[in-house]
This record gives sequence, structure tokens and C-alpha cells, in this order.
Amino acid sequence: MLSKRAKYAIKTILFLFENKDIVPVSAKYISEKENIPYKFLENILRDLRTHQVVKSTRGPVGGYSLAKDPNDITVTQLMRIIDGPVALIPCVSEKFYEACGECEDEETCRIRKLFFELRSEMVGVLNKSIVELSNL
Amino acid sequence: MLSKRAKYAIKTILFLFENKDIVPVSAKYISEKENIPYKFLENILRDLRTHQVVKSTRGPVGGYSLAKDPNDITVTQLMRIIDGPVALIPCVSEKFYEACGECEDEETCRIRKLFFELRSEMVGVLNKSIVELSNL
DNA sequence: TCATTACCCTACAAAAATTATAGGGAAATT
DNA sequence: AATTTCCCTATAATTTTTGTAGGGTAATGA
Repeated sequence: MLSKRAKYAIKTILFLFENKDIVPVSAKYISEKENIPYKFLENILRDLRTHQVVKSTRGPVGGYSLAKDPNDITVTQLMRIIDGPVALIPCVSEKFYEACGECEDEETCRIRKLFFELRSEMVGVLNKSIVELSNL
Repeated sequence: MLSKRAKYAIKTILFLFENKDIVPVSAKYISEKENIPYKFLENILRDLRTHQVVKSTRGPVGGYSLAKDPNDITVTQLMRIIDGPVALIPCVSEKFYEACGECEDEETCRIRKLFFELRSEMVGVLNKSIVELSNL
């Protein structure tokens, strides 16, 4: 399952992209327009800022805007920042690998092989930029 | 993430298939061989029996065996029995559809479109039978 | 028949992850 | 200086996951 956090993050980035004429946009505004709990959103935005997907400015006319070319922001990136691995089991994760400690030999584990293939296919679909997502 | 329950279920079915010469196999035996907590496994087996993936016989020489042709048991089936939807968001689930209640219009929701495509690809990979899984 | 083995069933509990909420501090603008 | 908005830590409520406990029921074999 995609977490609400991740879904909110994707919606937020899409929102910033599609409202680039009025950026920076305050968290409060995004929160109201996208129906995301304000404090929860702030927390998500902090993660996105830490990972330099978003940049912020303070003060009365402050808010958030994209920190880079929307063509360079992908859905996989956002999912990894917010939820961690895209893979369904950690032993086939590209960015968050962990041994499962169950199988004798990773190289011959059939479940691993299947979910390795699955992860590849998933990344193939999810490696879309925000621009591409916007045009779907 | 794939739950442990689902992973245990897949391992159990694979085990029953690959040990068809000694079936029925007791839950205790599977539990020991596959390192699955006994009572937890019983619970999983109950679900699998309810869904007629597995059949059981009681008494001292009893145990579990596959209830149908292993070519007709797929990984998606097992995941759906144990974890529910394969889809990462409920509004694109084939078998467990639920409205998200967030977007104005499902037909035009871009996130939905993306995760619909994702689910299709996932099912494409996961619709492998136990026989195919065994041969990976 | 009777002890043993193994499935069957309900309820509950511990742990982890998810989804927030609370309360205030710091910077920028007017 | 007052207002707005980002910034940060801590904690609480809820749900899901992962198991445990305890006993009942059917079949076998001595």
C-alpha cells in the first residue's frame, strides 16, 4: 500500500507544479486546497525540503516552491523519500537493501527472483516525472 | 510491503508442492522446516483451506496438501487471500475496489491512472503459478 | 477403548507502523 | 512591532501486523 504520507507528497508536488504562477505557496493554502491536515503536511514538506525537492521562503509572502526542474522529479523519488523502498521485500531493494535472514541462499531464492522482477517492472512504471504525471 | 503472513503462505505452498511425495505434511513439520511460528502458521493455513488452496486431514498421519493443480495456484491468488489487494491504492484494485474519497473525478485523476498502470504490470509479473515459481 | 497425534477455532496481546496533534521558536515582511 | 509563515521536537491516537494462549474435535493405532 501507498501510505497517505506518500500520496499527499505526490499531490503536493503536482500542486506546486501546476500552480507555478502563484508560488511560493503557503503550507496552509496547500493544506486547504488538497485536504491534507496542516501539521501533517508541514512534516511531509520538511522531508521534501531536506531532500531538496522543494524549497521554502519565510515570512508573510513566503511558502514553498519546487527546488528543481519538474522533469527531474520522479514519483519513485518521492516514494523513496517518504516511504522508503519501492520493492515489496527488502532483499530486492535498490536503495534500501536488507537481508531477509530467512533463505539459505539469496542467489537461488525463488521468491526473491520473482520480487526482483516485480521491482524492476514497478520502477519502470513509477519512474515518471511530475511533468509526465501531469500529462496523464 | 509484502506481509510476513503472505510470504509464509507462499513459502508454505511452495513447500507442499515440492514435497508432494510426503504429503500430507503436518503444520508442525512445515513450521520447523520453514521457520514459521507454529500457531501463526496454523492461522494462515486456515485461510488457505477456507479458500480451497489447501486441504487437510486429521489424526496422527494427517496434515496438509494442495487442494488443486499447482498450475492453477498463482502468487496473486495467495497474496489476495492473505493480504487483500495487489494494487497500491484501493481505487484501482480489481478485487477489493474502494473509492478514495479524495479526488473529484476518478476518471481524470492522474495518480489513479499511474497506479492503475502499475497494478496491471504487477499482476503481469505476479500471475505466475507455483510450478512456474518453483522453476525460477 | 483409549491414548496420542494433529487439525480446528476463538480470543487476546505485544509490537510496529501509520496518521496525525500540540506547542512553541525563528525568520521575513509590512 | 505586529503579523505571517516556515521550522522543530515531542507525543498521542489509531490501525495493522505479528504473534500467543488455551482448549476443542476428529482420526489413528495399539
